[in-house]
Amino acid sequence: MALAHAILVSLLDRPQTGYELGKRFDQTVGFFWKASHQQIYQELHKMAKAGWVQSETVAQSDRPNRIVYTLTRRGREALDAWVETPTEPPSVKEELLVKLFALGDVDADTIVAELQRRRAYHVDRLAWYESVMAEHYPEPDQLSPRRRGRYLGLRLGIMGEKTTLAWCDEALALLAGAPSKPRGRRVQARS
Amino acid sequence: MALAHAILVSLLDRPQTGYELGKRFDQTVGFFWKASHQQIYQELHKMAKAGWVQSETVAQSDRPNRIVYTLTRRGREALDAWVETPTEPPSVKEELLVKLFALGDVDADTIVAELQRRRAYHVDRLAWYESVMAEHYPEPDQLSPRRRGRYLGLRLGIMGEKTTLAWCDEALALLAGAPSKPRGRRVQARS
DNA sequence: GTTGCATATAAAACTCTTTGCATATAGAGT
DNA sequence: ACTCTATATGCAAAGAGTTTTATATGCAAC
Repeated sequence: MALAHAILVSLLDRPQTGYELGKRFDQTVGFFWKASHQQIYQELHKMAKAGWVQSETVAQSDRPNRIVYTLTRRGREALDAWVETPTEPPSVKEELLVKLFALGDVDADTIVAELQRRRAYHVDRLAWYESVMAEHYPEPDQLSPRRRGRYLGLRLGIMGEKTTLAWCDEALALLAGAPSKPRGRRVQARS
Repeated sequence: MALAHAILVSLLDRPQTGYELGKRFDQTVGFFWKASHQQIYQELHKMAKAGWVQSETVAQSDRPNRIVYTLTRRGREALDAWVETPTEPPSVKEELLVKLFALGDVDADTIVAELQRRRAYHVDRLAWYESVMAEHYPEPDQLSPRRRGRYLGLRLGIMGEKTTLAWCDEALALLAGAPSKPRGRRVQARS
């Protein structure tokens, strides 16, 4: 009930093939909703069956035919209806923090290494978001409504990455020099 | 392959019943890994079958028997092994941002209302995290390793909520006074 | 009386990930 | 030359994970 909607949103811009959607997802809506190609193909079939999109095959000789999907009126209505339904805050799944939670009982060095990897990841993301911002939103005043929404998405991305980065540094600082092997209270593990 | 590990982590502290795990999840590990009671019961069965936990039934007359789960050596090993495996960054699912992405084609008022609701939610979360912080971590220096991990989790929670809150304000400010009905370029919807 | 808490189970429905299959071209590496 | 890899394009099915919904019992509180 949600990947479908992300696809609808992407199709607002223009008709696209599953492949294009997949590519484009990685750079636009996909900032906020990850999906693999397979997932998208699957979902498109369902959406076609539901009448939300209409497909048109474009023959190609050199490679598999393209199947271009277009938003239908029904799809458009489904999108509007979805926008009206309340959005739940995303449910959290932060594996790294679960590991951190086990600190004291598990090896700290590993976790520190993870934190470093994670930090690097966020540095990348941040750089990526900032380059998009510089390229596409150099003057964030007077944006059209359409561009306003996307700008705000990017803003959250940038703000979030900066925060997470700051947190990584704090965490690494706090864990530096800490005893690396778990010590103290042992677990009572039964055989 | 991950809720199970969150449960293992919780069981490190002490043996617990499914019910207790569910309650406790909401306040501890559950900050970073949401799970319902049903999910936990289910998972406990699997974990018992895999030998990661051992169950012991405590008879009760007034209400259903309690089934207390204890971490086994095998479970402990599984936990250690999991800590060693690299953690992927969480995959993003931010429905609200997908909606924002559609701004310009869909009704803006609805989205503004959502943003306000979301803002209130984050105010709550922040207050909750800060009260836990004040109560349990008034002096964040010289924490034991165990408490260090949990402190850091809380820190991220607080920092994240503050950031999101700031973003909500920014977004609301930007969208205030904007035209509320979609206008401009219409979608080419086919019948 | 109804609601809430304590405690557990089960099945359906849905979503997501993984794996594997197909096919053709272009480019890089050895 | 030969092989490997990447890109472009799609399909299908199995498994893993999650959410939703329903069922069951007894007490306490409102």
